[in-house]
Amino acid sequence: MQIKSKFTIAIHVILCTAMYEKEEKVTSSFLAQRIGVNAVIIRNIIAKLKEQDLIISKQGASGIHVAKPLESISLYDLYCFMDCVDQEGLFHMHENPNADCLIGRNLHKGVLPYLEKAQRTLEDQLKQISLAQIFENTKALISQES
Amino acid sequence: MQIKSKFTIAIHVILCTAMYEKEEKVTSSFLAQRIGVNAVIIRNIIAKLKEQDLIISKQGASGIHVAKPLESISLYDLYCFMDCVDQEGLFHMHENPNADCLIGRNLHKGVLPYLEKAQRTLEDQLKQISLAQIFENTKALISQES
DNA sequence: TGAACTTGTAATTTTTATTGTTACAAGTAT
DNA sequence: ATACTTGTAACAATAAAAATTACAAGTTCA
Repeated sequence: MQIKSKFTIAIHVILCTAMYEKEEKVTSSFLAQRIGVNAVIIRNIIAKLKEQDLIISKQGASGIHVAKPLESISLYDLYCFMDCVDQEGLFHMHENPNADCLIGRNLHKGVLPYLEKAQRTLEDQLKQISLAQIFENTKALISQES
Repeated sequence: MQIKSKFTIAIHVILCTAMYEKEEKVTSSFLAQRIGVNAVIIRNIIAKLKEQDLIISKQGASGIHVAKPLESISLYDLYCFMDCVDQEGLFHMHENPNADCLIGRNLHKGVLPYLEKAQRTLEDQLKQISLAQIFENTKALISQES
């Protein structure tokens, strides 16, 4: 099991846009070509980022832009906007335990708080990390390239 | 995306066995009926738990038993034994970024440490929780049933 | 011994989620 | 008005999870 790649693609979309929007016209096919996925996937991701006002893009007019400072965008934001985790929670609880069984009818309630807490620690961690950090970190790697 | 239900089923298998092994013959169909999944699923889970010496069960002979104290089994153990997360990590990184792009060839290395850390906090949290705790907690809920 | 049960496991199917593709209407720019 | 773009819908392909069927092989006990 893995968290879907739309999440890391969204990071890539925003950082690649931030990197090149000054010099070039950033289009969905420009991004698709660099990120290595289909342009429609990019456009769908951009649609979700637009809903959250992270990206500016207009039908017909080429030129995608980042609409918010990278400091203000956390990995958790993208994780949410890309719907990385099911409504029911990160952990899938088998849904038909036998109600005639003592354990069956109480276990879910018994473990759920622990699982929710674990999920929360993951998410809190993602909240700590901004795209600005990732961007700086990545640019540092770029400048280290010999 | 959700972590597969084999994880919570494994919890259920062990606790249900712990609850009833003294009074009744616990078989895979007994467990299947209570947990609400197919008996073959249960047997596959038991096979993995056996590999780790958490469960005793013998071909032909009915009677499944827990082989280790519940205090010594953490949720993280089950999460590992059930192979909940891909070898590549919890977060799926899109795998074909364009190597001709500055961001493309550095972003993965740039984000990975952060994503790994987030995954680690989740797993550390699961390490804190033993089946004994879940068992006690669930039994408390049982005794609260009016 | 043999009938009735069990486990272990392979093979297959179903289901669901993710990813990729095709197609095209509709907007923009020059 | 031509050549580009975005936004979406519809569909196909892939992959992972869960369920099912089938059966060999072991155990138990009358």
